[in-house]
Amino acid sequence: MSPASVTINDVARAAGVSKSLVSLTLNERPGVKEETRERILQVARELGWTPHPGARGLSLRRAYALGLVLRRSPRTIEVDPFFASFIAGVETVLAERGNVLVLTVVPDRAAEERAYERLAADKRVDGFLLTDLLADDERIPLLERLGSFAVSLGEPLGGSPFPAVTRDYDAGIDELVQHLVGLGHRRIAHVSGDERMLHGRRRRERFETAARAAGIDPLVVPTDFSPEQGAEATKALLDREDRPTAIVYGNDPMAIAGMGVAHERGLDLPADLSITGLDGSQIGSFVYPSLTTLDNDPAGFGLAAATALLRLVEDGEAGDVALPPARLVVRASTAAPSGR
Amino acid sequence: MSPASVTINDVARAAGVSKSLVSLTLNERPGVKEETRERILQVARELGWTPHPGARGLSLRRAYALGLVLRRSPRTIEVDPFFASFIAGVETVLAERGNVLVLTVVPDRAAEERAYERLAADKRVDGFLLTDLLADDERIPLLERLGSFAVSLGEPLGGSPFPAVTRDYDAGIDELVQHLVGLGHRRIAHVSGDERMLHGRRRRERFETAARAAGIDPLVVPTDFSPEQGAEATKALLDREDRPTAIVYGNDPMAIAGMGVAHERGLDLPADLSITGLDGSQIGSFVYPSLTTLDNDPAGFGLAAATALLRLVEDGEAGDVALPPARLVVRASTAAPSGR
DNA sequence: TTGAAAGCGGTACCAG
DNA sequence: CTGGTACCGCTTTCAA
Repeated sequence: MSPASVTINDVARAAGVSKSLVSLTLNERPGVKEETRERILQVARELGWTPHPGARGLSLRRAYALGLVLRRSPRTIEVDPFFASFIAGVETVLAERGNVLVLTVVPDRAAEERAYERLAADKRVDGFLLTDLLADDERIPLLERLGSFAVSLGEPLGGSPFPAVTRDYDAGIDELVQHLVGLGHRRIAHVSGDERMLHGRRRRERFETAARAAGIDPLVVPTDFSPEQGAEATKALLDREDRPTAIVYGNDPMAIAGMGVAHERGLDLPADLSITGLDGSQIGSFVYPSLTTLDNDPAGFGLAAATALLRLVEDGEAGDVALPPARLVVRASTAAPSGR
Repeated sequence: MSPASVTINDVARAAGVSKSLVSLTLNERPGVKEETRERILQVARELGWTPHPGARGLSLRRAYALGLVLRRSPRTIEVDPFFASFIAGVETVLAERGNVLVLTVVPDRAAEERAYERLAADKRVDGFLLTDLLADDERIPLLERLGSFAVSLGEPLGGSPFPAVTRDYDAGIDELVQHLVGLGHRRIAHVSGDERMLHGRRRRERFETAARAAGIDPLVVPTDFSPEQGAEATKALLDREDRPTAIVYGNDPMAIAGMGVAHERGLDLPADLSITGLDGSQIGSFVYPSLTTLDNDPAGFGLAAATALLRLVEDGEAGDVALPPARLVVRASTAAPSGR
């Protein structure tokens, strides 16, 4: 078994030509007589030959691989519904271009830095997909220094030489706040995510803006995006004199944890408390009451990011991509506040 | 920038030796004079040289990479809390051995097969991590045919030439059923997972055994592990005359969806209905009531599986590994049944 | 239009 | 111990 894998030489020999011609043919380069070309293709097919990306990469200085480094503390590691779909989206474009995804999950910043350095030094990947962008992300200068290519999800505040894939959440947040206000809410709180994370901060800012625009004084409790802190924040909010009648959570896992706290206190949801998430996870439609949130498109992000990165790597073309804006998804967790 | 990466030749030249010696030194092979060895090491350090795994692999016919192919239908793609931790566990062993993880997420069986074939044909990886094992998994013969190495999570029924990493859930399920029986439950249902999946079937069987041992007639509703079907199954169960007082769900996302249904019907949890999961996810402790379940150790699985696979690839040594058995985690979602 | 040969960055074998 | 050389599988001049 395991036929000692056929190489370009086998094909050349079987077709009675030099390997140069096989190479030229394979790469759809001109200068090969049509007849010869077809014979080579034919033989290659018969032999089931497919070029070895490793060997190819050695000549061309390419890895035919893209890198994704995920930093996840043990406490938030399993709560993120974004990545499976994101990676599936990445995969659709990589697969058809003979590329592959190298995934690394690290627990902390030190390990993260080492991961990027090693992957770059070993030329394991041709570029990086940058997710979970921080407001002033150190990975940008790091990757610049390493001479790597990259594409970021979101636009770093500090500026960046790399293309960004962006998606507007502002309009969605406006819609969300207006939805709550329209229902009659006046005391609306926001359990925000990690301030250092770009989307966490951005959403918090926009929430505040939208609230003020509606004549409401925004109440914000910062967290690290973990359900633990989401639950804590909820308790703190519900303990207040002027407890909010609606809470907007920075992500769905926190919203679910917040629901748990509310239920535990015997609140009737959504009458006593309206709750929303901000990133449209699947599980959100199965909790009770089902979660009002913004929609999200992880696969779209993956597809766009991988496409942009490959373009950058292969053609040197940078260029931002804007995804369709987030929209409000109204489900059952929001309603007019009961008299209280 | 991006110093045209230093190679073994640069090191050899700078150290005034041939590259053979550099190679021998690097690989800790004997036959290099201590003095020379140190000089080479010193120079390598100064130049920041690190061997190129690609080039190395070309000689040694190794990819220094392990493959993980995940099949996820769009409907269950984001609900699995297992993988982030699993991959983190894998990473801990790969990182320190200069290996890397190639991850592919595919939507269906055809794409899955293609993924394995391509990864193997292109020699992108040295072996595969097999998760989500089916009772009679076609990937086993496929990978045998491809002449690949692999390690499976769980033991395929059809037999397998590959090492398996196993974990006993039987005792935990017994414990769980006894826990419910001890609380006074007599009508206990199991919303089981995909019958074709090994752990789904195995758990269902053990549930039945344990129930019968307790003198209870087991009631089982099969699903595909998705929260949708978990919710459906719950509705069906709650509609019955002899509705169960406790439901054991095949995984935590379904349990959460089940809770949603129960809440929606105005049931008081856990008094009116006890609910349990079976795979100890983090989010389970933040729903209300917090979820009684079995513990799980995805990172332990990752570590063990990667270790076993590397042993197989590098030393040709196969050998099963047994992880510590699953234990019951009692939280707030189980209690004595109310009179009804 | 084609083939020979050098090179990508390593490893391994063989003389010396 | 050490250096020279062939080779891993593929791409790319350069002559013919």
